[in-house]
Amino acid sequence: MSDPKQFKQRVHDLVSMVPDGKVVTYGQVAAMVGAPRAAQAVGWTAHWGDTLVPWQRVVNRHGRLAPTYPGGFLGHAEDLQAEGIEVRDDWTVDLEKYQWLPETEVVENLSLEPAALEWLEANLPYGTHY
DNA sequence: ATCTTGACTTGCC
DNA sequence: CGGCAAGCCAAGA
Repeated sequence: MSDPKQFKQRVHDLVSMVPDGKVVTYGQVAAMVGAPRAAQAVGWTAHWGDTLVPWQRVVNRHGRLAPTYPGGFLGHAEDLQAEGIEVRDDWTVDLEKYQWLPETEVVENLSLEPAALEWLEANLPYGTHY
């Protein structure tokens, strides 16, 4: 999965399949598109990417919102709250509660490389095993 | 093709 | 989870 041309497309598709009321982390998105270390690139893509994608469901490792989201933290918080997601005063959300843990078949359908699968198993330790 | 940027992450306190 | 230094990746200049 090292086709840079499809990177944006993959990120776009993946973020678009995140369910309402759920969030994912940049690292998770990166791993699910086959590039476990490209979290920052995902952020870049999010900022300059397609606005039709529900980027509000993407937060960083600590559940913190995006500083330069259109409308700032407030704008981001409003979009999340509109889906029923609770945002704390420090602009973070409860990952344990809202993070999207994709079903096994969804992950298998992505045809990920071993390294990416490894990352998922190590970082989504909520029981699921791919 | 090199240099800089940035909605980030991983170690190590 | 909190903070800091390094590391990584794609895009823009």
